[in-house]
Amino acid sequence: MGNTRADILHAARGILAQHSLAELTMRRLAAEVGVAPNALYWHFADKQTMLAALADDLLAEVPARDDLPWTSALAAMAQDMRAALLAVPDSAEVVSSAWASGLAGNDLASRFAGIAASGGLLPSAAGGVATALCQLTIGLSIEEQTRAQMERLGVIGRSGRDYTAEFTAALDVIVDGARAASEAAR
Amino acid sequence: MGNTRADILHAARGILAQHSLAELTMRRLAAEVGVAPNALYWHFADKQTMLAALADDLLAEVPARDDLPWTSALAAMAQDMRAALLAVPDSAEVVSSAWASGLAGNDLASRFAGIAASGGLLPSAAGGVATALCQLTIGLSIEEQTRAQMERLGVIGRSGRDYTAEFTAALDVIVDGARAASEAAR
DNA sequence: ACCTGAACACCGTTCAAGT
DNA sequence: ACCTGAACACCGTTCAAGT
Repeated sequence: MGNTRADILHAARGILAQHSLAELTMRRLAAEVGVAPNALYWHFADKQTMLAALADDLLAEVPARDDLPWTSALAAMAQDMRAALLAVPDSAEVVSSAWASGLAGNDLASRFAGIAASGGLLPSAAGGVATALCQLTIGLSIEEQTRAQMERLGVIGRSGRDYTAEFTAALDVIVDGARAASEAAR
Repeated sequence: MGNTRADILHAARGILAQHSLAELTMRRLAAEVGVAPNALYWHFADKQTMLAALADDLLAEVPARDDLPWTSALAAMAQDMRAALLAVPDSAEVVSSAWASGLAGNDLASRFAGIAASGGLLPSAAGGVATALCQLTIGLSIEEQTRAQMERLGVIGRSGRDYTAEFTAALDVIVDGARAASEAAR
């Protein structure tokens, strides 16, 4: 009784941390909070809306990088975003769905775009940088976390992929592209 | 009776085309094929495996671009991949899950990497280009198709986003980055 | 080789009602 | 404002059995 939205989101994060997205059902979440399943619908319109709020929550911690030169700031913020996702199992999948549904705000993309614009990029190019960085980060994190989940369940063996190396290589390409666009716009 | 794997995948594609991923249930798929739900489990181990086969199917049509200069070939193949995804509603989501599960082969990433390598990139940089292109293309397509699905259901209005422009801008950044990496390696 | 009948253990969500 | 009881209309999957 007397639960708040934040309590529910905290419990949801806990289920991801200790189990998986597959186990994050409304019924289980309700049990964790100590409430009947339908009680959740007083706080959230539906599951999708709850997941969107969780997605906003998960990415709220990505810090600003205003101290760094703009290309370094782009790279650092992408690394921070990835770290925030990897800290909570299956969170990348949650964020992807939330962004796709349009129910979560995408603060992060505009922050990337702002940094790129500060490097002298035209708005469309700055937007392109932001899009490429966001999609790379969530997409690769989804692959990594899904794989980790399957390994955790013992349904499959180690992948042999080095996700960090793959991420860094792709990140470098995008940052190089941003630098090239900056020089072209000058 | 006497259904083949291909018949089932064809029916699955039809459900995506005429309805959505949400309606692509094993029960509905079975009904479409004219069979009891559990009959599908003779052909596929589980739903995930079936979706992985569907994902391979959906991307099998992306043509080669060996005739073009390498940077143009990268861009053209990314555009072709996007076109293949956009041709079937919700297919990007299917491909994303399938790649994440590791049950689908990812031919496309190696083809991108091969083209990049032909431009003189080191293996790690070529892999980075492939990763960035694949994640951009599926990630943005997921957003576009999910949005389209919600509009189709009338649950939400037009987005005002120009996904093609966003895609092109991000694609340009990545290709510029690939070119820069090529010059650096020379 | 390919399918059915029947069942198990779940889902998200709604509605009326309670305090 | 916040929650419960009971129900509805579904899911994916398994098992034994049929032809």
